[in-house]
Amino acid sequence: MANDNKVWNQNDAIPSLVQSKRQLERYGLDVDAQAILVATRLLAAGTKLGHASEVHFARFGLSTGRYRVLVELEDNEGEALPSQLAENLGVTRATMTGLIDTLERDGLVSRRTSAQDGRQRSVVLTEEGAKKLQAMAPEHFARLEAMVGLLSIEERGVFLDLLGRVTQGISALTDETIEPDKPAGELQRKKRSSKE
Amino acid sequence: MANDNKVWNQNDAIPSLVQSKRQLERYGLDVDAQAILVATRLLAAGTKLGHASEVHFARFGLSTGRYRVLVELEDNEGEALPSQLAENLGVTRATMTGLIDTLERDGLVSRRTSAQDGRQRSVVLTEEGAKKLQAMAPEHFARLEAMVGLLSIEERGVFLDLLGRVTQGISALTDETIEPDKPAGELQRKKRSSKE
DNA sequence: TGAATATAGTATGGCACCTAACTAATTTTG
DNA sequence: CAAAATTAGTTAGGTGCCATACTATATTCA
Repeated sequence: MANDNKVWNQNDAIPSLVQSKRQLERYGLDVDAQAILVATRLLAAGTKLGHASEVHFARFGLSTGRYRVLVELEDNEGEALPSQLAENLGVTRATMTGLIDTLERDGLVSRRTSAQDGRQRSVVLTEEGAKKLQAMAPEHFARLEAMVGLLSIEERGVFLDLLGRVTQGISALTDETIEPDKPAGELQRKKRSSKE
Repeated sequence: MANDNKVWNQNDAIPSLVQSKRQLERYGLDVDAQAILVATRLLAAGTKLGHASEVHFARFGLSTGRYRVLVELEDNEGEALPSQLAENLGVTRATMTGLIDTLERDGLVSRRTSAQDGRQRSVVLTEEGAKKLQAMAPEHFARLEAMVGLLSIEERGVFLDLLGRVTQGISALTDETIEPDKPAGELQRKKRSSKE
């Protein structure tokens, strides 16, 4: 009987290094266990983040996606095309239709047919929508700030750097083929200098 | 050809410091823009991670949740109760029912009624389920390793530390009330209150 | 013992997001 | 020009996960 204390009654299961090692041994894989641990923790954090984000925005009657639409509109003088919004937010146009539907139903945006191109129906931030953003801003940003409150200023900078590279690495999960990454133990990772 | 799909190429989805500053100015808030930047990038990364994870596991005919169920079963000598699984994975029992339904339909697990307690229906990892894990392991772990491949060994350690604290901070989004600022002390209670 | 309560699992309905197929309007081209 | 191709947005249907409420089986206790 495995007596490893797997009795973490935390809300979410935080994967341990022991677990990673055991898995790798079980399958006889020569992969760095710490790398797997980092990746696994990252996935867990991502799940938790997504959920927390929805809970957060639900407090204001919004969802993560709908909030982002409002902000994008505000950053665009209050008007934009659905396809623009979809592009900028990284969702499909179909998803954008749904987001706009709900926002319109709630009176936060309105649709307006274009005179130039009859296919276009641009989206306009209503006054109520702008007020909503204004009203939620203090709490919203205070919570965001609190989220990283356990990091010092310097640590935030470091984290930003590391997170940036990890975010790039996420594509390793979605790429068609596995990157010609070196089998465990090799240090020849190429730093692709991404200009920023 | 329609390369219109696959829109999650992190194009404009990465928020910039300028954006954060502009937002804070717009609302006249005295909040550290870098903190907001870190938080916002984190949220974006979380969204991307969640999606990438689903894409990854879909390659093996699984979802993130269903994969975790299989692993949890394997870590438990191939058998566990739905409520255990739900607890350990941090999902509701209702969600677990759905996960098991699909896994059972695909022949990766089977349900078995308990003799001791008629309410319990324990879940058993089938041989096919074990084979599935075995078969996907090489690619799965290779991709996970590649995901953090842009970090050096030392950087992974640092990232793990920072990520841990940030993960704790996520609760700032979901907490009932806003807490001013949590002290950086990491006095977490490690007591096991497993006994109810 | 029998009613009240607790527990295990499930059904139902909801939201966010996706892909694929569709409608309507515009542009291209033969 | 009209037919074909492209484009903008929408509809339809599917997945993953959740919350709430329900059924069936123990357990408690008066």
